[in-house]
Amino acid sequence: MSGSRRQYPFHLIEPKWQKIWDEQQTFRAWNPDETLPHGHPFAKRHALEGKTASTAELPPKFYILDMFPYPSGAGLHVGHPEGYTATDILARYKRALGHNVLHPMGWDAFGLPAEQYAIKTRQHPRQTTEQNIATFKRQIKSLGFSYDWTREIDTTDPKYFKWTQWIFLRLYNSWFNPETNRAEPISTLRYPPELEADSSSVGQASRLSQTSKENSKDGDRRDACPAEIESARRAYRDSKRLAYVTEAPVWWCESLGTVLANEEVVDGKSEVGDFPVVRKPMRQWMLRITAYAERLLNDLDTIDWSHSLKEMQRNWIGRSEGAEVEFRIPNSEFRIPVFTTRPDTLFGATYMVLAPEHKLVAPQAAGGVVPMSWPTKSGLPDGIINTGSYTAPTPWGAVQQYKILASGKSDLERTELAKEKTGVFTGAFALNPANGERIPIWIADYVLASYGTGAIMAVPGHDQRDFDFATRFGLGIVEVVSPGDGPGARLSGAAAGSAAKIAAGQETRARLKAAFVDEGVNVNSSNAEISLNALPTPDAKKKITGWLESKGLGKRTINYKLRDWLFSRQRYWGEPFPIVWKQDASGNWFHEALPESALPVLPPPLEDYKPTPDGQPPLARAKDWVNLPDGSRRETNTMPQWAGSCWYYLRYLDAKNDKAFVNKEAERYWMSSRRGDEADKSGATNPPPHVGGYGAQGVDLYVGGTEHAVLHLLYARFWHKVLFDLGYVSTPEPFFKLVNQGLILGEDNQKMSKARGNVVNPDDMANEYGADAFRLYEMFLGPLQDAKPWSTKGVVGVYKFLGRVWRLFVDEESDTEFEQAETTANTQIPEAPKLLELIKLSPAIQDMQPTPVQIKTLHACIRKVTEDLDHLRFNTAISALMVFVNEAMTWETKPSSAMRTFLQLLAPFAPHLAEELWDKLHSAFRTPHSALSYARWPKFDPALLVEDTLEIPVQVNGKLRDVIKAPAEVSQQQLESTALASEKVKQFIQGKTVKKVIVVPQKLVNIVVG
RNA sequence: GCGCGCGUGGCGGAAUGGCAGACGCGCCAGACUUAGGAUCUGGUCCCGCAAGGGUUGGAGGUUCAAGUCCUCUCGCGCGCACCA
Repeated sequence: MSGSRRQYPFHLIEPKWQKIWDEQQTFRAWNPDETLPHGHPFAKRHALEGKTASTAELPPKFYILDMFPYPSGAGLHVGHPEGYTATDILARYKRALGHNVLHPMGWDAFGLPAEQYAIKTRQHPRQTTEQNIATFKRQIKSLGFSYDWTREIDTTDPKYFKWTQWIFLRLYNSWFNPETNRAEPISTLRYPPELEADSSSVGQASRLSQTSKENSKDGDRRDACPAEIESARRAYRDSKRLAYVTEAPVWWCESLGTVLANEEVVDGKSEVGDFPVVRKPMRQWMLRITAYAERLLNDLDTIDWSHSLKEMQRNWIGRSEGAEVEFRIPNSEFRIPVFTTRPDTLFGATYMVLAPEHKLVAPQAAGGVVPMSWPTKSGLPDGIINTGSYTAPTPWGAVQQYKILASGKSDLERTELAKEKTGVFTGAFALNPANGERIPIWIADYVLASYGTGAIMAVPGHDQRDFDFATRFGLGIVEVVSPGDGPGARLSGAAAGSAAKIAAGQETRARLKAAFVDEGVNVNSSNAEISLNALPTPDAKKKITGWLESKGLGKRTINYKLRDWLFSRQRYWGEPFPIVWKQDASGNWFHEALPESALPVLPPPLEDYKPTPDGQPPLARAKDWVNLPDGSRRETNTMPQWAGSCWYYLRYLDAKNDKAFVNKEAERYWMSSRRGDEADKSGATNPPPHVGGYGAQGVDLYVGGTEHAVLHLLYARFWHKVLFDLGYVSTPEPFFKLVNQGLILGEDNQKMSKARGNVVNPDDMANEYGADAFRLYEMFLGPLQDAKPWSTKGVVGVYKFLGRVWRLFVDEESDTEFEQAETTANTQIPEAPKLLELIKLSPAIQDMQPTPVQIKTLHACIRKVTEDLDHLRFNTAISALMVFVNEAMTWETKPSSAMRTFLQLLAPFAPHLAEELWDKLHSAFRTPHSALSYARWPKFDPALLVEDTLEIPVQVNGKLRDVIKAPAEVSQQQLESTALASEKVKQFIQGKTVKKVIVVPQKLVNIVVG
């Protein structure tokens, strides 16, 4: 403790009340059909003592949720308590309004740091995880948050992840039916005719397909099926599941002998050790989130999230409308589909580009498009001057070189750093479906394998990337869209006929620095069947797409940036998959779900948490665990950290249920809306809050950082929709209202970091100024959503405010006695409550009628605090409390009723101090009192706030000249004449004509003179 | 490059289109004190002795009236980034 004197004995008050809240389970939330004990303040408040309340009998719910933390070894930083304080204030406010408030906390405890620590120390990650949770819990509890700790969850607890695995099985056993646009059990899946078969169909499946509908309902009859068909059916079924297996490229680091996550790879090197990494295809589990792209996008319109957050999700989903167009290869059956948003520019496609990883980028002999030898000069189409640098004697040689180059680049290098485009000619050609021209096929890493079809038609005249590429490699550029200042305005003499166009294109290249990418009017776009010329871009798109469709060469398509979710990790400290692998008769491995009775699947104990030298995940080291007696093998991947956080908000509803992931009734009570409920009919008469809760769906308010704007929040919405489709939850969206708290920066306005040395430790703050002051300051700093710098001096400001509150209530003499007693008595905590009893209530507080001025001051404060809380404006609510205290300090005698109400307003912000003073106030007057946490929120009376004399500003030509006093009920005419009569005003209107007088009733007078 | 958000005293920040700067920090002066990094009182946007004038990044516009609405511009922050 530094030299400064303590403003008030928070060091005794805070632990005292935390203990009481703990012992009484004050903040326990009650599920439908739970029996409410006698004496619990919630039961008392709602007259439910000893009763078993049904959903209908319980007061309306309010579910207010924090993003649960990853309990790192570093402990809490000041960013955590920002959101937690905001939600705690609202939780307390909503309780006072009469809601049944669910406000839980838990631990997102699977994850990499614990595992890395385990690798270093050979200590089980469970140990570090438990230590870290203990630290976090102690710190969070010391701040006096009103969590219902009976619902605490830990994602690494087998009792929890049993249900994470269970939900995975729901995903595994479902498919997305495009006809119904929702997930359905895999048993509803229809097989293609050739796979619809029954036991009599040996070898003749297709002939019997007509009768199969009656005979075969689903895959359950497989034992009757011939092995071959069954395995084909299985393959089909497996390809439709929401959880499926595929080969996907991952970062492999040879030197570390492990797979790395994207964020562990920096500039093509491993973040740890700076070793090279390569993309390597590995067998991976995926979740079919793309099936939900449209719903995830559309349903954003139904939830109350910030504009910017919705925008981030929209960008991530990346919907774009366009067409898929097929390009044929001459003398070959191959058709290469491309996705384009500008089908109207098809006539201007002068070459094609495939991603280096594209399937058809293989030698012709191996089923690809790359020919054995380079085309002869005479084999090249007209106008191609340059086919790029031949870096190898054969096309495949060149392509291979380039593929290796590209695979070694990190995403960063492939995008940001690669200013100059690279690529090689494959020696192959395709036919432009619009004009039948032979166009060269290139590969280049500016085309991404993961977007669209992994191939593009290049229109250098109207796409900047294609333009850059064409310019570099001397490829043809043709104008097919004119800016609209007349067709062909940009190109002189561009005419039909390829030679002329290409000649014109070369001219263009010389003259233009950039492609024309905007919409315009088509030119040079016609063939024998169709002409787009003179059509504006939108019409041209429609016309060409229709034509392509009629010719079977393409169709209208919607494409998404969103990819399926790579769901497996080669890690130890995560949920094992409830999956085993088996071999069929012909020795092929297939996967199968474990039965629900096998859950939870626990990770095996290990000595070494590293992957195996041959790249198997760490779980593969546990041979006894992997190999089951029947010859099947367990899946050795684990789930990513996101898995546990995808549904934790549902587990809180019924955290201890070992029969189901959540009880249906509890789910319905806490997640559904009950329209029009007003928690406390006799409570606030104020306008309906914007803070959810009224007709809201799902969690009423969810507060957390923007760092989870896409991943967690998208994944959780996805899981929730699957559970909704399958009938396990009752709302389509999990989080109705979501608020991102802004970052708290260091005192130097920089992001807090150990390296900068500007980290503020919440423990230090709480020790020096108390939890209440710390909480108050976190909120007083500025609007919740804004980024704002920390200032320890600022903490002192609110700390002093709490000291003033203290002195407002207590008798100074007794306070001094207490301090002396405290220093002489060897203060050990058991004596603390007794010591606190030495402090008496201030004699200035009396049982008396408040004066009109006092009432007005109080009601102004009630109104401001209430309205600000409804809009999450904590900083201004606190300033309203300060205004009241500054005012009340000047009162010689203080009416106890007003002081009591003030404590209720203070309670959500500084609950410990408020409880202590509430207690003192009531015992001094020997009034019976209920727990402050459940005391009814005060109402303000608007009638009391009406001023009887108004101060009306008077402006002349918009400039303030005087302020006049007028009775509240003054008429507009009176106001006008009083204003005109003002001496000050007269000076400014003298010698001028009054043109107009604006009178805003109760507000202002503006005199316009000329 | 694209998208989103934000620019107000020395600082954090207040202001349903209606008195710009609430509240707090800091600073200045005073009171009580052996003392103050405690407490209390007063002051504190800029220019000016004053009357008055100026002021919400900058320039225009709408309006009786603009920090607030519109257009352009500059600066800062965040997100996405070769997405065809």
